Amino acid sequence: MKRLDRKSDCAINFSLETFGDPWSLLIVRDIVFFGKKTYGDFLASEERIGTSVLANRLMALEKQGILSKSTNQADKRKEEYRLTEKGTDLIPVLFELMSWGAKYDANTGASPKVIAQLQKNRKGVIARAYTAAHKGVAFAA
Amino acid sequence: MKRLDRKSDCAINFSLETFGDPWSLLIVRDIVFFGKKTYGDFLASEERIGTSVLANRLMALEKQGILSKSTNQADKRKEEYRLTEKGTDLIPVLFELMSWGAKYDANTGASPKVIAQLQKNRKGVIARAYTAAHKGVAFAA
DNA sequence: CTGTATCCTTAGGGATACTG
DNA sequence: CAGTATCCCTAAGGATACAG
Repeated sequence: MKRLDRKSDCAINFSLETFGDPWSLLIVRDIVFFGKKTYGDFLASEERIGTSVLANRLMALEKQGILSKSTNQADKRKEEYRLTEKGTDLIPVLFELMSWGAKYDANTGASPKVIAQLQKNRKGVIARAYTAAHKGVAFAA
Repeated sequence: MKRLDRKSDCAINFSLETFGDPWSLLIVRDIVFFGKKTYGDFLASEERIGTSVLANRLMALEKQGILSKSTNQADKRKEEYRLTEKGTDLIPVLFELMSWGAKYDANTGASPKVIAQLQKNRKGVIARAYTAAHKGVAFAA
């Protein structure tokens, strides 16, 4: 095995091993697209993540420097998770996953026209998502 | 649960459930970047995928319409896997994974300058990767 | 060369109850 | 509200042998 117990030193493999599990990117999505911040927010997502899995993923993402955690000053009971720069740099990845999914998932029912428009506006969409994530608000594509 | 036993109808989740396992994108990478085509090619990859896992992933990717399989006419013993359009449309995803990995994986040792250059040339790089994949040859970024 | 067939092991994840 | 703590369980993956 390679150093650090990784399968290989390929950059793509590194990314997959860092956030390529079934849940991490859904949490990042929740932050970027829906402006979610708290444990309870994530728990309420459509995919119904379990409490232990969520705690585990949040911890891992924080340890990897993708999320940062802080206490809400207005309500000290609330812990808030935000994306670091390393985290917001996942936005282009999310965009491509969304784009591919929209094109090939029959269930979404996105029209070819909408998909083409999405891809055409790629730069602008990503830029606005970055801005929204930075402000900590939801971004509706 | 939602229809088709999916966690949700989100396009991002669809993508993750389709090719978001630890191996599928590495196989696609092997085809795009290294021009690999055969079972033996994939088996010889740095990450050392197991025989049964490989067979399983190839079958799944074929069933999903991401890969197509055909017999080499010159050597009938050889089975060749190629990317369909649905498969080559994963190239932008691969690009972003590579880009993020190059930026944050200390092991790759890519310089900020190289990374910036990569991102600046995004469109061209992706276009050339598409062309290479279409011809069935390796593409060195 | 291109896979199947087994066997075994383990990490990941559901469910649920509970705590500061 | 924001997690821990368990228990269970199964799909996914390593290893190895074998077959067409």
